[in-house]
Amino acid sequence: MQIGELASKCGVRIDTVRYYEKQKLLIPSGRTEGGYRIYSGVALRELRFILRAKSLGFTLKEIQELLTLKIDRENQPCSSVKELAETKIKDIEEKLAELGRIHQALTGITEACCGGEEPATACSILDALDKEDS
Amino acid sequence: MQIGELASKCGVRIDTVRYYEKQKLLIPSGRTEGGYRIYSGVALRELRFILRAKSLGFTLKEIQELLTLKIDRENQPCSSVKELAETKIKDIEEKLAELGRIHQALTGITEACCGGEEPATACSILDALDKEDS
DNA sequence: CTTGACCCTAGACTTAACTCCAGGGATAGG
DNA sequence: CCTATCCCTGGAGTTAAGTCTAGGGTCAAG
Ligand SMILES: [Zn+2]
Ligand SMILES: [Zn+2]
Ligand SMILES: [Zn+2]
Ligand SMILES: [Zn+2]
Repeated sequence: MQIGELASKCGVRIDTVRYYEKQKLLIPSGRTEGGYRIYSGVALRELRFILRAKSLGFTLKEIQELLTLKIDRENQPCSSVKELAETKIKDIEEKLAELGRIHQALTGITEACCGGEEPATACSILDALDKEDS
Repeated sequence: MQIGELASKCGVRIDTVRYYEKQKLLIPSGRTEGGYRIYSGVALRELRFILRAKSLGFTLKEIQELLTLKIDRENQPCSSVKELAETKIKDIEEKLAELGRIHQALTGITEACCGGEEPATACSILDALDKEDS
């Protein structure tokens, strides 16, 4: 399989595949005489692994660690894998908490705004952003 | 007030203040003979406005729009302000939903992992990322 | 007058994850 | 042989919001 087929099977661009290679995430099984990259079914599986991990919020750097563990599964403990996952979960929970805080604050000041066509001289949103305290 | 005082009063770096100026968010009231920027209390207030808007998730570009509305409050309708806020709220809600989805998926596959010291040959996390379907 | 703290500019660098480009080579079909 | 479609490399550009650097000027105190 050439790079174009691999990419289209996974719904990514060719450049992305080459980029993953540069990041040492996905090495082609070989090259043709002319220098074309060739990929096996293993590579296809690995690319899907990468994309699934990405969709769960892992960065490419973290995916590298996951792949390292996966390749050597027999000698790596579950605890290492779980640690990566739990760290990521904590990241996500922090982001959720922060976003929730922002959401609450913003809906609070927005609900108080009439949203009408009269001048915004007493707009609750502008007032909240411009207030003296904080 | 010079730039250093303004910056430290707001807890930002001098470079940040100059960056905001380059983005047309915060123009100094004037310059000394030697070329030093001078800021008034109005600028201080405006910088705080910018920082508050930022803490609510607005980008600098959006803050520019907010400032434009604020400067001309008398002639701008509440509806314009509220629209900006509501768009931002929708953004945040989308991010919350996406993060929630990820969180759920990730906690699901993570809970099933024993996290022990035995080899990860049957680790639920690696399996979930490597599964055939999806 | 010298020192130290402050300030100036233009422009390069940072992060993450691509994306695009120029300028070419490979390969298959007709 | 010609053409279309694929592929190659190295390097530059993208986004957001700064951050840093080099090389210099300003200002107040002592
Ligand atoms: Zn109103
Ligand atoms: Zn309003
Ligand atoms: Zn286990
Ligand atoms: Zn496990």
